[in-house]
Amino acid sequence: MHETRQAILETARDLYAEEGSLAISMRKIAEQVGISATAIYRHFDDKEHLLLEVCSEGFTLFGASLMKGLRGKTALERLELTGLGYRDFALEHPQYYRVMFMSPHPEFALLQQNAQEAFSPTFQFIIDRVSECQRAGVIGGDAPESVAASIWAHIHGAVSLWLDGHMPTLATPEAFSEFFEDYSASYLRALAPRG
Amino acid sequence: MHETRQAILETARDLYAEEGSLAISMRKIAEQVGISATAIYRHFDDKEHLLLEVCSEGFTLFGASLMKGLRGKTALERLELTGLGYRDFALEHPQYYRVMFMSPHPEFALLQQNAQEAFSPTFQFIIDRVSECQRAGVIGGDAPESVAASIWAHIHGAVSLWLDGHMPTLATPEAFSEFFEDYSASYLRALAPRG
DNA sequence: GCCCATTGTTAACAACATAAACAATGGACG
DNA sequence: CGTCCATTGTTTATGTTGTTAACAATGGGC
Repeated sequence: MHETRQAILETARDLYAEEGSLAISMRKIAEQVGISATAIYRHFDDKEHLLLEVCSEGFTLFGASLMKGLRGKTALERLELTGLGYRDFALEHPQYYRVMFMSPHPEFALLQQNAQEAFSPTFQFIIDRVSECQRAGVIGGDAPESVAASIWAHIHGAVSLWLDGHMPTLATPEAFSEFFEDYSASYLRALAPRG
Repeated sequence: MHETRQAILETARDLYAEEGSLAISMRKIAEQVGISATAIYRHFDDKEHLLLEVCSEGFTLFGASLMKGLRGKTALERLELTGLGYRDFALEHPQYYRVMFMSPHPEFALLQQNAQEAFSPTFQFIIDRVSECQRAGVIGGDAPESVAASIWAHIHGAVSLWLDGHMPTLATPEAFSEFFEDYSASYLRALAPRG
């Protein structure tokens, strides 16, 4: 019953992953699924709502990647691992990362709004990691929301610049990963309580 | 002679500034200029090359904004002011900032490549500010390129997240600006030489 | 056995980038 | 002055896009 719906979603996801959002046209999806382009509209309101559902899977993967941080033994380790989980998600699913956090132009207003809402629980997760570190005394005492926002900006900045090819000296994922780890470590040191 | 060419560029820039890249269609530009859509192709290879020229103006403005940093009296002050210049450019010309550093998807391959090339001198400018601080002993001794990349990632992260509306608690430009200053100051402190 | 929602179809529309063929125009050079 | 030709427009056409409208099959509920 919902199997064509599922097929549409999977095809859209694959096309997205392979060639970016440009490749996603209703006609291409339909052709690959084996139905007419207009049939898609029996299952989704429009293209934006289709992409929206494609993204929701991305948020699931993203959440799971961050959760890997909980394997750490100390509060600081858990925060560090959460950051690495973030990086891993971006490197393993760059297309998802793009729609979720680098969606440009207001043409995707709905996607952007959805990204905000879907992110808020994961942002809370980061705040929790920060609070935990503060209680353990390994991070200074600014408002945890503020610290979490800085950390996020820090990570997102590195990841998105790299994904957009703005770090030509760090071409390979390995080179970038190493840079990312040094960079995060030094930032965490910076957040340590003063004195 | 080149006046229609200039008119096209200006109209494209205005449309871009007003409504984002979605609003830029060859037909709309042409209509506003008062020529037919295909006439634009007498002056520009295609849409991408047109946008490319629109962007080059953005890079000029960007460079000028960073240069304001040189007004600082100490090395550290110049680095700080350069960061604020970066922020100001992003806040004052969010559309330019988007095409230049948040251009997504490989559909704008040419733009992206151009952005890399156009940025390299300004990146050198940031490296110079860092080296200067290192010589003055106010920043630690890692490779200046590395430190500059971190700083850039740091700034770009905050700016791009805010522009994409991912910081709903800092809705107004003023609120964000304040956050940005605290955030940069604490990061600069973090880069201070250890011991 | 009829009714009607579901799911598909084809045809059509408006907007898009862009190519091709053709017209005016204005300066360079004989 | 007259011819040539590059420049800069035009209209027309092609193929793509998202999306709507009108219509057909099909299968379960009363």
